[in-house]
Amino acid sequence: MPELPEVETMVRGIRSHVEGRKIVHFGKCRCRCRPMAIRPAVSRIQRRVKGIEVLAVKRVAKRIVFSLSSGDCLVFEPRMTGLILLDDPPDRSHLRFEMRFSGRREFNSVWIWDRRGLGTLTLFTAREAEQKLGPTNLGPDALLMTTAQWGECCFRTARPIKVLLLDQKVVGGIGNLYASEILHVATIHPAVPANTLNPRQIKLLSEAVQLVLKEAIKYEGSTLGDGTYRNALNQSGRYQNVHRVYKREGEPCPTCGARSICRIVQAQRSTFYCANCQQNG
DNA sequence: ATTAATGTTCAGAA
DNA sequence: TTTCTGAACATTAA
Repeated sequence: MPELPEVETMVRGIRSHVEGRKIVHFGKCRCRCRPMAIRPAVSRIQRRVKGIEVLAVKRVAKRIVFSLSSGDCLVFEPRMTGLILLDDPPDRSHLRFEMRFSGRREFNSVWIWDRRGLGTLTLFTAREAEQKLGPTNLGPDALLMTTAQWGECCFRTARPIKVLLLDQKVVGGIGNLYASEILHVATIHPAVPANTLNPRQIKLLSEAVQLVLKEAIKYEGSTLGDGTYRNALNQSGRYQNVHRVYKREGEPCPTCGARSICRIVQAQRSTFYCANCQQNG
């Protein structure tokens, strides 16, 4: 599901096709699903974006942000199953919105597709965007976290380290899948209280975050069994072929070779880890 | 045919 | 203050 590497892949996929172009049309697709959350109403968005240039497309944690020349920001949050596409969608029945651009090029629209419809689309004023995407609501981006910052945020709490990694107010961009992968690379047990990690482990964690997320971006994210995640051209990611522990319960650990990968539940979500390599529990 | 599981975020409770 | 729980939703596997 779209976490940092998937959202980064989406942004890289559409950026060169969108930046510098004017929005000539914004509209709701006629699908018969319940409407996904959009604010303000479609008609108000239309009024505010028509004829406006997209200056930049950026990723903020797990969100895609279109910065407009008017100062407004259109923010798409894919949540579970949201996608942004230049090309044909996985199916027509879950297409939600279209944004069409000026000029004639290979691609002239981006579509928002969302099977479950838990995603959100919001047009913020510059001030609102600053507030909603600012440090009050969102920790530093996972790719920008320093070892010192990891030390500070871990020191502060006794929550299990896996749960801490998922807290977007602590660090932006890590979700359930990559949290398990990161802790395996760092050889840290997912249930250890964050404030019991020693400096050596903080360093390992910090490096594992960089390694796993950059690797996953290189492979264009993970497309899981349900096949939901796709890049902007409706192609699967490939990082699922490289997963070390996620959804690999009972399979051999890539590090130690033992069939020691197990699944536990933390904060009502699945966690996967190697009982052999990640022992400091 | 029902039921559980899936993962992200937020509101509201503990 | 900090941490936890349930709801929102669509689809599939059991």
